[in-house]
Amino acid sequence: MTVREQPEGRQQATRDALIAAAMRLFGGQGFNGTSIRQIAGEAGTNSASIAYHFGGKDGLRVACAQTIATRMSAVLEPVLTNAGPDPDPQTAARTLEQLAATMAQFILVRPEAENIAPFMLREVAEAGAVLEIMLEKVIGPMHGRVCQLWAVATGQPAESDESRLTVFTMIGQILYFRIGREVVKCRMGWERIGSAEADTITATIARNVRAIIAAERSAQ
Amino acid sequence: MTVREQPEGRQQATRDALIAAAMRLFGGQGFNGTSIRQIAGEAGTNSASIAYHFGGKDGLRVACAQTIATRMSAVLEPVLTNAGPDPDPQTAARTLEQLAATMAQFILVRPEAENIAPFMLREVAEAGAVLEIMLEKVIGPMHGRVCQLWAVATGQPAESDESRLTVFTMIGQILYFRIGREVVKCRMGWERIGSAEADTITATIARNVRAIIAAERSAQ
DNA sequence: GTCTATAAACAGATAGAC
DNA sequence: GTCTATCTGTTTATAGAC
Repeated sequence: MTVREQPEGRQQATRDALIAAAMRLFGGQGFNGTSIRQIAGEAGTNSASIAYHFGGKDGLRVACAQTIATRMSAVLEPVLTNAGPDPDPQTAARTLEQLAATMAQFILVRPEAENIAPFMLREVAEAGAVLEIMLEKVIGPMHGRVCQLWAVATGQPAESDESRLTVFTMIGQILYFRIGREVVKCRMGWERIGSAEADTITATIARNVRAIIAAERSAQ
Repeated sequence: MTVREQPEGRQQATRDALIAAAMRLFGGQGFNGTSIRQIAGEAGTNSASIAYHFGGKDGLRVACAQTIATRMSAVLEPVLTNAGPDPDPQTAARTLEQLAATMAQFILVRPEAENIAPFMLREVAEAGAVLEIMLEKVIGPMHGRVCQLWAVATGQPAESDESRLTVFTMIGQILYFRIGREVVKCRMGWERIGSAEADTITATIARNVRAIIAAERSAQ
């Protein structure tokens, strides 16, 4: 004898289903390559509900970005806080390696990243509303804190252009294996990039990070 | 009293104009985000000419890929042949640095790369007909030869998984500055990535390449 | 809130004039 | 070869029933 089944639970469930379906489809086919009918169909609702819940297709895009921003922070934050507030050079170096490994494993094998990674990469490549959200909520704060770690690990001055750029090269090394996944699979003769392949990649990146830190340190 | 103005020159000129416009628009807005009317408009012709010359929108996409494949080979080939047929470790290492610098400069500052870079990145990210063209004509042969250089420079066995993966990390370091250009500009406080900024980036990448090679060498 | 039905604009492809 | 005009299907957004 319940008056209503799920007074506001249903509303939230529809919203969540739409965001999940949109993230999957935007990631796989791009924003312009995906119709709101397709999204609504996969979410088990009607196309008009997108306008109702998010104001339109663009609103749904922004909602996807905010969801992703929250999830990415949740993955990376713990690794950063692990390092403690004022780490010594060795701890900083080890944290950087861990961070690279966590990021690589997340992007390459975690099933939830299967569609959010391409969505992110598409959106970050072009300057739009989503980029601003990502810069403010995830990329900006993360990059800043990683740079601090980098400076401690190498003994460079904090906030130097050099350490900032080097941190970007570290990120680039990781992301390429997702962006160029098809190329990598082809050239490596891999059927897929699973856990074993991701471990091999992670080891290579960790070795590079160690080499770059060691070279910077000895240059001081 | 010429019978025809430019018997086959006009036809070729229309084709070229369509490819140039398509590359610019596909790069900027994506394939699905660009209409054939828009392409034809920018090329100074009509929308029907795309079906006539390329069989349809997809044919134009493939034609763009082939044009880009030729241009990229033209940029990278000279650097590779400079190294000679059987280089010593030092020459190989120097060639790798040059190659990275050439690639970075091309991607970051050459105006012709302004639109072909995003086009390439979009297409390489998804497995389609364009990826196959790129793999066969550019990426495959290039990556193979760079891996050989890498093996010589580090003293590793040629065609090892390790050297192949490390070469990918080198490429990733370069590409990120194009993919994440907006992020880089924001975090570095740069108005744009011009010649001076590209030089700073190139120097950072070259330093990393040297560090990784040195570490691999001493590990032997 | 959720849905159906529809409006208004736009897509790519093509027929036929010149 | 180049163009205009049009065909057919699809897009997003929205009005209105329930």
